[in-house]
Amino acid sequence: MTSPTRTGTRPGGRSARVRADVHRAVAELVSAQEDTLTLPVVAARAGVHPTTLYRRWGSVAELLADVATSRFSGDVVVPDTGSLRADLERWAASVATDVADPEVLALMRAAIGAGEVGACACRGDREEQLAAMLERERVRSGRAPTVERAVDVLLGPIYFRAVLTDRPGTPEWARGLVTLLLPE
Amino acid sequence: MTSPTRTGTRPGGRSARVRADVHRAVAELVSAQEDTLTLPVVAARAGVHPTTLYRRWGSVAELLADVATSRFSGDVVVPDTGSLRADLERWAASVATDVADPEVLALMRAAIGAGEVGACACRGDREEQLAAMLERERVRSGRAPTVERAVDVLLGPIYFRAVLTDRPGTPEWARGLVTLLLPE
DNA sequence: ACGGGATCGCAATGATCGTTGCGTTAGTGC
DNA sequence: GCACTAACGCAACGATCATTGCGATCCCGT
Repeated sequence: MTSPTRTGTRPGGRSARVRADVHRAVAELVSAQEDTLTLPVVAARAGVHPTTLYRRWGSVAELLADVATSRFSGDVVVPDTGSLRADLERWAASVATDVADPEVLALMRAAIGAGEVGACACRGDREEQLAAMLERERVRSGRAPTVERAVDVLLGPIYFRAVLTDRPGTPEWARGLVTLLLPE
Repeated sequence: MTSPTRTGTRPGGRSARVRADVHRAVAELVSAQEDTLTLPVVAARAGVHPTTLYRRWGSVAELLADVATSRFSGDVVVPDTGSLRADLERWAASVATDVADPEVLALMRAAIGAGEVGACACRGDREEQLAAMLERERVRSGRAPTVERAVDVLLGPIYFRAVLTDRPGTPEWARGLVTLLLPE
């Protein structure tokens, strides 16, 4: 009746544990290059009954989208050094390092293969993080690149190399991208 | 014993027709957002017996990689207007238009989900096309950006928006990327 | 034309998947 | 603590998948 409860949804306790186990199982199986990623397989790995997965997620695509969402919307601390360039360099290097991890990369590829929802989930909060840093600079100096430009120049190449290449970019390379956005 | 024949591989006639039918079936099913992409389903759509697919491709992942390879390594005419900027603008707009097509996009996402081989196949010959245009400019004026830079600035954002976003870039936007590579 | 061998169709089989009805467990608010 | 009910486990089922042996087809070089 009031607000928080509604019609008993139940996010804690065993449900949360099952959810965590399933997510971990997906991550493990996906990074192991298993070509047979099905709900029963995930269930067996997670020590959960397959029926649970069918009821909670319905399909592999939705499960992958959910896993990707909760993996990439982690609470990342946005750098705040006082200098936009330094912030962006640190942030870009951090993103490049993250997506270069084989396990993360495998999850991204799988989520992308699951459809548009899963694909978009791989960006996580990164555009908003970028927007936050740029907004701070705008308050500070009155001038800053648009978020759109920053996404194109930083996120574009980093994700491209990771996802569509067999050689993901290094953190140092990612730092160098900032020069394209902020001519010295 | 000479060279071209080796041990009777057989690329023409019915084999070629079956291959074409299967490729078309995959493209149709993938663009139809079918979440159940299995070899029997593809076989039924292509009017071919499932056994054939199991023997020739073995798995959905390998089939998708093959389809992506032959789809994205098409013979594209590289623009040659005499001006690097014009060449790149035309080429970037063309690439952006291609990857914005829902059918192409669906195939890319599926191929990416199939693993690294399929993911890399989605780039096709585009890096080499870029290299060709840049090399021409280098011969012409002695100076040109590196292929690496051009890939980062052009291919990166175009693919990023298409694959990891629900709003692929427009051709006009893609033309604008050239300014980042070639300051006016 | 013609023979060899690669490729395909067919059929049968075991394994796995996806779904559903029902009973049990265990969060959640009182 | 107690009742309510969401969430899970269990078992059975039909459907589909993946594999294999065998015979027919037809591409390809001679």
